[in-house]
Amino acid sequence: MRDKPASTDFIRQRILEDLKSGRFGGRVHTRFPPEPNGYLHIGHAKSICLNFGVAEEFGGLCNLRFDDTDPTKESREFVEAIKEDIRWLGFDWGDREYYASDYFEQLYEWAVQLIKAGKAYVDSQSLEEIRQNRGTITEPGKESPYRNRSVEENLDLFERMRKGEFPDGAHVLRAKIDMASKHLILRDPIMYRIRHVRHYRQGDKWCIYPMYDFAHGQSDSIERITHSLCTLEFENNRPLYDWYLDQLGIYHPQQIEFARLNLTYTVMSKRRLAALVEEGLVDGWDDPRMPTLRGLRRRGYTPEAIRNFCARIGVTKYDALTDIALLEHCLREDLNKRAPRVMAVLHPLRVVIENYPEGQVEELEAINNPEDPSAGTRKVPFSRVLYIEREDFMEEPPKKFYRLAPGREVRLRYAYFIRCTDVVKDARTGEVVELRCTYDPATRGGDAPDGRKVKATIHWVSAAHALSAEVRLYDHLFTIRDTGDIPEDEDWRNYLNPNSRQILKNCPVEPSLRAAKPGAHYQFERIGYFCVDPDSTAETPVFNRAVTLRDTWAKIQKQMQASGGA
RNA sequence: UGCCCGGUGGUGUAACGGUAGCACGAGUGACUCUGGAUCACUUAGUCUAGGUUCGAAUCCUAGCCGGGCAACCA
Repeated sequence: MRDKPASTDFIRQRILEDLKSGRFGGRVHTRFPPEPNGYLHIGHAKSICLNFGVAEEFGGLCNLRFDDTDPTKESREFVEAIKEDIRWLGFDWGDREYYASDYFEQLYEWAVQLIKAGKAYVDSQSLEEIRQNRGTITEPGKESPYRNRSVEENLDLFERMRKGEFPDGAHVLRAKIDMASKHLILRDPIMYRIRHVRHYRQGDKWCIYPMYDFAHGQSDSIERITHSLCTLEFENNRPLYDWYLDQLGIYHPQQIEFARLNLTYTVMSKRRLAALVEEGLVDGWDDPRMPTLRGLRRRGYTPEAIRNFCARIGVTKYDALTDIALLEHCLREDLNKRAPRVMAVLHPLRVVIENYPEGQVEELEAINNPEDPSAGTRKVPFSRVLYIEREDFMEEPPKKFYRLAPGREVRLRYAYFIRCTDVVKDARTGEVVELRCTYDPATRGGDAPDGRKVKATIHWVSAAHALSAEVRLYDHLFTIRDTGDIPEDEDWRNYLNPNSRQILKNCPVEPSLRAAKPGAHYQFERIGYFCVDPDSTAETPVFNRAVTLRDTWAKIQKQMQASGGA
């Protein structure tokens, strides 16, 4: 057992009760049932962790089943991508990989059974008529004029639908329930529609396809699922699933609904995610700004961080909006323990150590990960000309800034104390282009024998030895905290964050990064956690910023601004 | 307007008729060769009104607020 949930949620409590009462003979069998029409996102991860987690905790099993009942949208590519993402997250469905489309024949027989029982009929109204006659939220619907066709006629029509004798939309098979029901879902729901479309797995075998509602519950029944866990929006449909199962007289799983995941500053709907990709608003499904599993993976998220996040958010029926800061916290927590530290400069400022011998190079020892002694050490080259972070120097420092400033001494991490002696500016623009400094040879390694202290330690990269990298900085995809608050009549695209990605070129990074492999995680000291992007080449590594380090200085700056200070 | 579901600090979540707790965030301090990490402390909550009860976040009723449902999508 791993990723133990923080506490026992209402679903696990109910499973515990069923176990106690022996309701399912002591079995626990769940399933994760995606439709292969898109890529998985962090919201799916919640469901995956729940379904696989519950099975594992109770010594049960979890199936992977593709609910592929709409051939117009589904494809094999999505199936493969989904499997890859689930495996990456760390879950295994063994040989229990199922497809609703493999149940089509059984589903057809069940439909025939309902027709014979007078519980289903072929309706020949147009799409528009069906819609009209469904009634409204307050008024009952009208019964179809075809509702009382004989069993024989229905059987004949349905068989001919299957044979392909009718064009799309000519007929549908409907359950005969109650056109006046207060549950709209029970107003003679459609069971089958005609679609002369090739199915990615079944080929041209079928031209009628069952609706999700007529397939889902029975699929769970076939697989003898005990607890069908799904999201809240299917709560309305449960009476219908129950109706089918009961009319058919087959094994009846227990459906339990939970709230789907909503995250601040992003969107989770398949429709919007697809639009982002199709309209080129992002680079693709794996764009590091996307909440998709492949986007998060490329961004630098680890399966462990995501699973831990899913364990922490819990499972409830409350339609919550989870702060993305919690996700970020989970990543930092994971990477802090594991990511090797390196020095990289995002906005370089040239520093010349005037009293350091020209041409001399020293290899200084640096700790790879202070949180993990077994990570060992490495050598970092030091020489006369270095780059430091522009932000680490201020010509007129405010009181709480204690990095480099004219006349001030700081420590170069793992190297020497240096003092800024002069500031070189561009004659025209006045921009600081170079710092002249002196170093104290006695402080080699970073400690002063005389016990002298410095207030700050800054990172650096030797100019002559630096590797030039591309660094991609990411921020929230949207500017609005709750994208669900965007009014219907307004274009949600207006809330995209124009600064969600910033690309930095020619960033000096330490030479050890030459060996960096795509997917590897690093902490750029004092900056954040980064992940090597697949776009990297032998000459130019590319790094994605997964998440920043906590930045106390940034907070102080914000406070000073807010209080009108310097 | 009908039906279904839900409301606990800023956010997420516990407490199952008996001391409202945990985490994230925010704030303060300690420590520090990462203004990182770590540690300590602080902040702040039961939607409202009735009722049942010795006792209610929990049970009941009403109201208020939020979400879902009228695809031949899932």
